[in-house]
Amino acid sequence: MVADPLSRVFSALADPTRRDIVARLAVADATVNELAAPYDVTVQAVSKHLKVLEDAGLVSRSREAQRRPVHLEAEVFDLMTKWIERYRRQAEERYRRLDDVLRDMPDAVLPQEGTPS
Amino acid sequence: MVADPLSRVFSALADPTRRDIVARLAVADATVNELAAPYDVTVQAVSKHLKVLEDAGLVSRSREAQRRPVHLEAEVFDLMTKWIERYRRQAEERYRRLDDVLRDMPDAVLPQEGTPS
DNA sequence: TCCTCGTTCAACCTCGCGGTTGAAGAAGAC
DNA sequence: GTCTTCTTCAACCGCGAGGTTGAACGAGGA
Repeated sequence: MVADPLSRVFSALADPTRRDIVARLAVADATVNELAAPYDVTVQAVSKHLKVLEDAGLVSRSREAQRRPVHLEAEVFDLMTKWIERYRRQAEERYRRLDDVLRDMPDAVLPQEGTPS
Repeated sequence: MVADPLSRVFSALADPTRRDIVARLAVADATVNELAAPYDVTVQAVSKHLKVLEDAGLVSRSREAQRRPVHLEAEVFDLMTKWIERYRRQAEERYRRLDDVLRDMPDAVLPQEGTPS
């Protein structure tokens, strides 16, 4: 994947299995085998999912004997929340201004009660 | 797409062009032609992007003569932020508890200053 | 040393995504 | 009515994502 960081994070979390992995890693670190156990896919498939999460910066893998404990890196969430909040605020600001406009010219725009249509 | 709502929203925002469309719609509603103008892809491709955003619940399209003004629906953002905040809090809670553990047994775990390695 | 366990690499397959072109609908404008 | 504009539908293409199997690698344990 040669996409921008934001696309990588959104794309990584667009898969339900990967979101579930993130949810479980929020509770405790785990190895690939442990993570793969609940799903009916091969360990290799889960390893690929973890690579996607790692490329997105959502998890990190250390080394501990043969095991590679997977650890959740929650800081990257900020990237998304910042993006989301920015445009949500902007959209809400629009509504607020629209309300102002409607309040300033109620006769022209707002349907008046009792006005025959 | 027959995916769950959360996957649809994350997936919809995983594309930079679609994120840009959302950013522009946060400023003002726009028609398909207006939205397509800045990009060097066909109008049909942009129409497909809008369908993805619509299926995710991020935009709605009304009818106004031949035009179909596109409107941003910011409420769906909540789906994502709720999911993100939940696991971010959980992860931060883990760090907090880990700090407590380390504070309770500093000799066993924490590297002591001046301790020969 | 050899064996076993946990993990990843390599090759392959299928399917859906983002793009194209071309045609069809929908709703004014003439 | 016909024409024009805006938009979407249909068919197609290339490519990458998610899955598989099989083999290789890395690091203890016997």
